Amino acid sequence: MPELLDLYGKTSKAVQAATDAALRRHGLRLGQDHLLAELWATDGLTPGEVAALVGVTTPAVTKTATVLANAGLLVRRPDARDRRLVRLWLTAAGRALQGPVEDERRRLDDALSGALTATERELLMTTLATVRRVATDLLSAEATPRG
Amino acid sequence: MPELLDLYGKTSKAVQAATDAALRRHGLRLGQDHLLAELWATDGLTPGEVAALVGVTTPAVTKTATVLANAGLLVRRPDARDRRLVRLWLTAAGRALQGPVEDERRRLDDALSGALTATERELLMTTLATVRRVATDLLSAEATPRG
DNA sequence: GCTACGTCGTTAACCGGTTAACGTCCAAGT
DNA sequence: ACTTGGACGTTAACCGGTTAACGACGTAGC
Repeated sequence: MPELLDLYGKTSKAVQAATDAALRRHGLRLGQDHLLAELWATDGLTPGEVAALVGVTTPAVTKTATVLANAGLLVRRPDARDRRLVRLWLTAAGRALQGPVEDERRRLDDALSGALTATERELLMTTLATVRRVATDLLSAEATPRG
Repeated sequence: MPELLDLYGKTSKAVQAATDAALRRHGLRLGQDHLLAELWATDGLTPGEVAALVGVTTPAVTKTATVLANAGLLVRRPDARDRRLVRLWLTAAGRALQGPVEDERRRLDDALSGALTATERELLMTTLATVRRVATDLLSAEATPRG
């Protein structure tokens, strides 16, 4: 079991669990905040637009949107000009969550960042970016066997 | 959207996707290799033992074990002395995967590690360990409100 | 020796994500 | 005007993980 990969997986899990616990305090679950965050920035996006911005597939957004709609945080409305499109609009309840959830997320980020020195944090950011790039490149390289 | 948390999430996703793609070449999926790795080290473990070693819940192991059993990589056998227990035993096919899968995983680890300098890699390992510890502590602190 | 509790593994229901298949609708070609 | 192809959202099926409930089995207490 290689060290970096293993440690990375365990750390991911711990961070995810902590994030989920923080979001649960506001009735949200992991991932739902990403969808809401895009609507807080730009209300009335389509599922496809949200998916592209968040970096997930469109079905993932439609499923999460259904959950959030049932929770009364957003509503679906057809686009007036293009009837293929659906637009997601925040309700008052959905908009009201922005402050608390952003605070919560910042608190968690500060707690994690605070455990590191400034140089450690900076180096972590740059190395994470590098790791992400390499992993993405590896993936696309195998998807296109002869590149 | 805080920087570290967001970047961490995206990196996790990229690493996971690359790992899954690597495992698919051997007919495995994410997580299945963890179960097998424990059996490669110690054949005949119980689901509960595997769960504790891997760091997941027991139901996660029983489900994965069913998939791997259907794939012919392991068999379930009742424990002779304690009939509550089930022991997971590798088949020849399951044992044959050890070399290829470990190579694959090492290849991926090397590719990621290779993109970093030695000091970067070392610092990444220590900071990841710190982040993991802080996230875990945060989680247990909320689970036990008054500690 | 019987009971009562604790420890197992399994199952079911949920969550977030994926890919594949499908129906609807727009737009461009003829 | 009709047809064809592409873009879009939804649904279904799968995967790995979780928590909660359940049934089978050991074991310690009485």
